[in-house]
Amino acid sequence: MSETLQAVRGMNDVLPDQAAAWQLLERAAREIFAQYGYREIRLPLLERTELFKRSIGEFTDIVEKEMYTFRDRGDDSLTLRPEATAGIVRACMSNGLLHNQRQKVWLMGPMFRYERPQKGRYRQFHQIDVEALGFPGPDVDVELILMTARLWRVLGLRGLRLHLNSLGTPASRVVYRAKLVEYFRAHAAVLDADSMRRLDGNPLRILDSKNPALAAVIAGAPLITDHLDAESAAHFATLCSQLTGAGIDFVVNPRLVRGLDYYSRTVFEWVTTDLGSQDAVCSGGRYDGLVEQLGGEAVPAIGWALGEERIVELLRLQGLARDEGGPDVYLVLAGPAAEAVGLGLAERIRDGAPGLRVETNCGGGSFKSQLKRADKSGARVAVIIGDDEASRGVAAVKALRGREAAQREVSFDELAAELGRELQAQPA
RNA sequence: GUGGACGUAGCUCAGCUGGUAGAGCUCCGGGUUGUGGUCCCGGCGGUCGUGGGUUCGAGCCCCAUCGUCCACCCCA
Repeated sequence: MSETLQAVRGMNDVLPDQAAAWQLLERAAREIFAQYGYREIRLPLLERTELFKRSIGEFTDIVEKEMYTFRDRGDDSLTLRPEATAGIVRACMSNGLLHNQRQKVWLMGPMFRYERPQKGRYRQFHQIDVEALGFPGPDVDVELILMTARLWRVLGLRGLRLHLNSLGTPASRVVYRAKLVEYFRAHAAVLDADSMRRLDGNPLRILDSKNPALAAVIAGAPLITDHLDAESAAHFATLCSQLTGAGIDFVVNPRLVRGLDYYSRTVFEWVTTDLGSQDAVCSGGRYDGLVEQLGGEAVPAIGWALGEERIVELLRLQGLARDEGGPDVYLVLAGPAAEAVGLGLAERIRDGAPGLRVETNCGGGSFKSQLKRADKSGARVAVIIGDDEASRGVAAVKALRGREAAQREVSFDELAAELGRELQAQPA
């Protein structure tokens, strides 16, 4: 509990008991990405601060007050990445991956934002991120959403709802934004302080307010869906009909806006009611103008990111995070002669039956406590060796879970084959 | 950044109007010279988050600080 031994605030340890759920999620995601033909990209955690200012937007909360920014020894301003898209776009540009090419990539890893920690919100958190660059859509928009739906299906997650909206093009948004500001100014009397502040910076975000006192004003506000340019409207209509055709349920939520400036047209968000106030589990959108904005050619693109901590928590809440870390076989070594042969014998079992997980008792302990450990480990079979067995070159094989045959002696030479036959024939 | 609740053993928690810290689980040993999952007995384990203050005396009261949780905010 000493102060010096604590982890940094908002940065969590993932302990062995929790790691199974993370592996479950990451393994499922990797398999799905491979199924869709998306390839992994791995990037630095640090980028030049300028990149995030120019992509996320200089006057967003993320850039204004949430970034871990510092100067390195060469006096360059660097920032720990607060999200993945900017780095991916930068990497594709600086490596020429967008020159007459299209890219479908994914990335997973830690992101950093200096926020007040809360359930589902941490200063170091982990995202799984997917981006498709060079595709105008809406077909690829559908594909990306299908990918997320498949992930929930594979994991067995229930209760996620898809919200969908279109933000139109920057040009159409300017028109809408002006109307919105005009509307809210007319109702300035009822707005709260947060909303007044947003009125200049990011008026669309007022639509997102959770303040119940504003519900009525917001409900009466002009809808962005009524102010889309023709192309965006067509894009959105096709997206919706193809999703319906693919059997994906969604709700059109005209008040869904995103906190990052680079989004255009399609935006979506998977939400849950199980996590309290941090209810967005996965969200994404199209950013057709970003590459050009960063100095490249005009390249349409879309992507999404999910919060691993939030998904892992859902897996836990829904009882889907099973731990498969336990061994199949536990070696009990009673006495010095047994300890002398134990590790070598365990190696022979691993050689002869590579599919088995074999744990050797380390650190001694009484016979009774070794058997207790064998039981607690979840192993189905205990291989018991005392000094007597060690001198005769045999082991006692004891079933720990019922069903299997009673205890018997097996010679060291036959042990691997015997265990392999017995345990692989009837998986747990 | 704002508001609120809470920090006692590795874990979950009890602890009276302030009187000098307990239980269950876990772990170790024994009951059964070598047979677990049930049971019984014993043991290990705490500067009561940290630092100050009040008091004869503080786990309990006060202040500060760190952390966790909830809401706002933000967003994955």
